[in-house]
Amino acid sequence: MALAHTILALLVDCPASGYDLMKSFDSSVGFFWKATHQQVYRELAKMEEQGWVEPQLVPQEGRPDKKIYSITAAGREILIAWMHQPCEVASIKDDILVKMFVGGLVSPAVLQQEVTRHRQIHQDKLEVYRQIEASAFSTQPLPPVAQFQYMTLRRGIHYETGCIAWCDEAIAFLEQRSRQPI
Amino acid sequence: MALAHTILALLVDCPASGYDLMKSFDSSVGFFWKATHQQVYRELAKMEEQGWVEPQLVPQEGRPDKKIYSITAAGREILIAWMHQPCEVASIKDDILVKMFVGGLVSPAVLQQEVTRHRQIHQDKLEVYRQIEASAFSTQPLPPVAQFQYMTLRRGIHYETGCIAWCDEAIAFLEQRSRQPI
DNA sequence: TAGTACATGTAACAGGTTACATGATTGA
DNA sequence: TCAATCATGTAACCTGTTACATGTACTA
Repeated sequence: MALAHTILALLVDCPASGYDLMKSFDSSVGFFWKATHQQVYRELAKMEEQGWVEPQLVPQEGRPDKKIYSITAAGREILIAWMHQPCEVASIKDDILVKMFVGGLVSPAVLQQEVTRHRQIHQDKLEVYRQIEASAFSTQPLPPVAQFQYMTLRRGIHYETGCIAWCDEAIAFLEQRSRQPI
Repeated sequence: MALAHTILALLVDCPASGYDLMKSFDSSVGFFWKATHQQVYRELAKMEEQGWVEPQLVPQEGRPDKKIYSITAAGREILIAWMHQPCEVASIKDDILVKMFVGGLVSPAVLQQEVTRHRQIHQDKLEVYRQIEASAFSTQPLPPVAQFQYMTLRRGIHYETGCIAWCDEAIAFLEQRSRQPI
């Protein structure tokens, strides 16, 4: 159910089209929530039915018409009520740990290559986050809304840092195993 | 598709019933993969159709008959082929970050209470992992299979540690905000 | 005697992914 | 001229959750 609430959260600041929201899921909130454009359009249709959002048709020239959605008073209430309720604690769900669990089935080099690839991706993400930290969140004092958004970025930084630390441990372990074969 | 591969990974070491597997998802692999019993039974039926696993009916007295599944040669090949393929890099998906993103909508105390609750759960999990680390993985030298499983536990430890660090940051931020209201 | 563990399943629904479909504009 | 961006949608499918269904045995 949290996809609807994430969309409401994005609409609190400013109205947006399905296309705009979809882009948000690729950028701003993309590092803690993913959604495809199909999910967004389907969810918006449901939310409109329930009266949480209101569309406004904006005709355009040369490109398809836009449907700009705004949050309604009811939608705002739903979002605030949701914020007062306890939510699920996020847990790991990671394919590479399944591979590691039965890592003995393949040569250490195979897993090592895969872990190294993952490490690189985590490293790249971390660098992007650090750049956002240095550019978008460096003005002092930060406006209140930005402070909350900055806290979500901090989570991304903690997360990627932890992933990299684990990858390094795993790579060292696999290297050691390939040096002393069974 | 990785649920099937996780089940194959669990069956590599020893045959198991749907009920046994379900318990594994609550304990051993539970911290990096979740599945309900319905998912397990449905997946096993599909896997049997494809010839990845083989059931053996074990009649029991006083309780329902068991269906003990073993991995087949084909299933083993599927698992090993999967291990050679690159897989998705795990990313965060966390309700509490959606709440934090629009944290300004509610009083800081509301979010602070929720973050504190999450911190406690992460702390509890971390303690369990540390205990497992000290008991199940303390014998030196560790047998090869256990070494790989230990690496997955290490990921859990890194993850929970990072979560706690973020919660502490978030709590400090919210406390500061409630002291200096708008 | 009430709850938990054992053991398997069906059915319905919600959430997420992939493919297909359309069609103009802009930049390389 | 080819790909990408803008902009919305349908349909089918797979994955994950919740409720319902059955029935014994053991423990508190």
